[in-house]
Amino acid sequence: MNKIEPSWDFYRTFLTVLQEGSLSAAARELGLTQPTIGRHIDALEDIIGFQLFIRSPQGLIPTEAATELRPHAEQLAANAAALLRTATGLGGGVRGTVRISASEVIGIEVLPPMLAALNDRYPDLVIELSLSDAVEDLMRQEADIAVRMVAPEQDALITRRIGGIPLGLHAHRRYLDKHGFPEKLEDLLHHRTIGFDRESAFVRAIRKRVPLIELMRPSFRADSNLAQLAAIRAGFGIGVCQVALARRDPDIVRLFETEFELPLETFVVMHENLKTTPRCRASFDVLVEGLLAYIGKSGTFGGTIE
Amino acid sequence: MNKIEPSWDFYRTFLTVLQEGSLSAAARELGLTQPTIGRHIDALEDIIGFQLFIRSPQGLIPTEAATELRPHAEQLAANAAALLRTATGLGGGVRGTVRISASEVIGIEVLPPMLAALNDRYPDLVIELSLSDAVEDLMRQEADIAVRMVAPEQDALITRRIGGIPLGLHAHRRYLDKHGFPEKLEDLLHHRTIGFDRESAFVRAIRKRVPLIELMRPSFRADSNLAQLAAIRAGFGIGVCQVALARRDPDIVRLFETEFELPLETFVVMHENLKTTPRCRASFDVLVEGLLAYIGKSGTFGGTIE
DNA sequence: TATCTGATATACAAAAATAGATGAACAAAA
DNA sequence: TTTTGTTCATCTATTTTTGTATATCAGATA
Repeated sequence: MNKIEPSWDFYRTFLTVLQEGSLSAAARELGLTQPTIGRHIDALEDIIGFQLFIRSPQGLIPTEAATELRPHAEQLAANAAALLRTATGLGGGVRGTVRISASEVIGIEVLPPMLAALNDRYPDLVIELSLSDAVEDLMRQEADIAVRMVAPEQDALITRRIGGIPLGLHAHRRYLDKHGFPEKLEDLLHHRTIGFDRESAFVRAIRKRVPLIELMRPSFRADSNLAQLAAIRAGFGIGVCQVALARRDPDIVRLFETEFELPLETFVVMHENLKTTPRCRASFDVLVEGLLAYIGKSGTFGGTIE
Repeated sequence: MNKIEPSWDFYRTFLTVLQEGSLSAAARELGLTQPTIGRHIDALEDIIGFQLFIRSPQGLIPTEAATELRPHAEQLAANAAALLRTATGLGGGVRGTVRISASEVIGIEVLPPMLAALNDRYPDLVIELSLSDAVEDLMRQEADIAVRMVAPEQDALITRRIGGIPLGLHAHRRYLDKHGFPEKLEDLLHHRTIGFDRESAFVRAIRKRVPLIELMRPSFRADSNLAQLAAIRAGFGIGVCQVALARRDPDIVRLFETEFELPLETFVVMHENLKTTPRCRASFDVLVEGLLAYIGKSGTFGGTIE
């Protein structure tokens, strides 16, 4: 009981310094001045009794102590942001800020029209989109709603299964004109293909389904599905992407339609506590509706681009 | 972007006002003055645009808005405390504060000698004991380690199964002398018994094992296992408690030893992130060791009281 | 080498937050 | 009814925090 609890604001400046790398940058970020930030860090170091940063003319280098405290500070920031989001939604009706997390491809290629419709229906709603695949987001309150490709296991989360988004092998017509049309799956070995950079759970799943992939040596590697999609569109080579997205461009050709189709399981997930929050509830419902239409035959948001 | 983010300290005073029920009490709690607390609340209300409390000469009554924000503020406080605990543990070796959550009976009757041994072994360790059955504690960082009677499901938690703590029917000799010794299980219906106040998962589990319980009309009802144990010790009647605890008092008699024995599954649980933290790791190990000894035949901490 | 741009540290003035004192309103007890 | 002990609100003096300006240092560039 000898040491007083630090101001919670110190945690915020501490985190900002970690993120920005210098007192000056953190000051700019927070709308304060460099001496103030410096004093905050000094005070925090005094209270916890450990040096948090090594000062240098190039900036501040975090010590081991700072690294250990960092996750806590991040958590704190996420919670403060979540509180503020809840505050914006007060007062009844669908209003305020809702933060949605989705993978890059979903967030950029699939969600926008749904989000536009969501905002049309609820003009007081502000939508934040966070492109990330981390499932932990929801537990850490870094997002209100997530579109995920794996079923979450925590039972504090309510999950709506959408179904499988079909993935297929595709190439741009320009590429095929130049390099020829693969007749058999084996021909892929002699084509320029687009694949993943690092091994991931998803990649292993594909491998199990299609052993041939194992043998392929992609000429273009990227972990970003979005980058892979862009490569297909640019006529770089043959790659895997969502059938519905490929169909939007008449010059993209689907290959081996019968031999290769992979369903990408999709879920909309929300923390149970937010179930009754209007802004989250409404967004959740619109996302489910929109995604169902997207994978279904008919669909308000489906298929071709206007 | 028009509204500035509130000072995180405002959240702390907000929560304290919620907890204490008045500006003055919150001021005393935080070591500030009542006008300051009032200004914090005013400022917070201005920023979020909603009234948080209805002021009255009896104190502050939280509005619906305040109630909605409360869980977030509590979460924030838990995280700030967790950060501070981590800070106390910095610097290598087993030191700092570890917060352990356990049920009342375990925390009061079983753990103390283990915690004493823990502190003997690591004198720089400060131990906080939180008596609670809420499993969520660990996810919310309200505790570092928990002793639980149900296996947690989240896979972010590392769980060590201890085994079943045997429960049995017991009564004090004083009671039996006065009211007679029940010969058959059915005789229990004509005895003063000690039971639960409300239905709970644990109660339902017992019911399933011993249907007779269904018929019993306890003369003493309490949800607190500790109160039930105290009632047994006081000779109030016949109740269920841990065999090992009953054995400590030679005047407490076990009834229907062969007919009634219920194992109470026990687990020591910790968040995965804390696995490598010395203060948590060491405490976890000592708890596991101690509880294993407690339920086992041999045991450093087991059986009788000195 | 001189200079420019980034960084942190320090001294002092300005601004803001806080404490302290007082008043009014209400409830409970004498 | 009066007294006592709460509460919150308001005003002012004081303390604390912050901002400004400046010095200093390290590295990149001409």
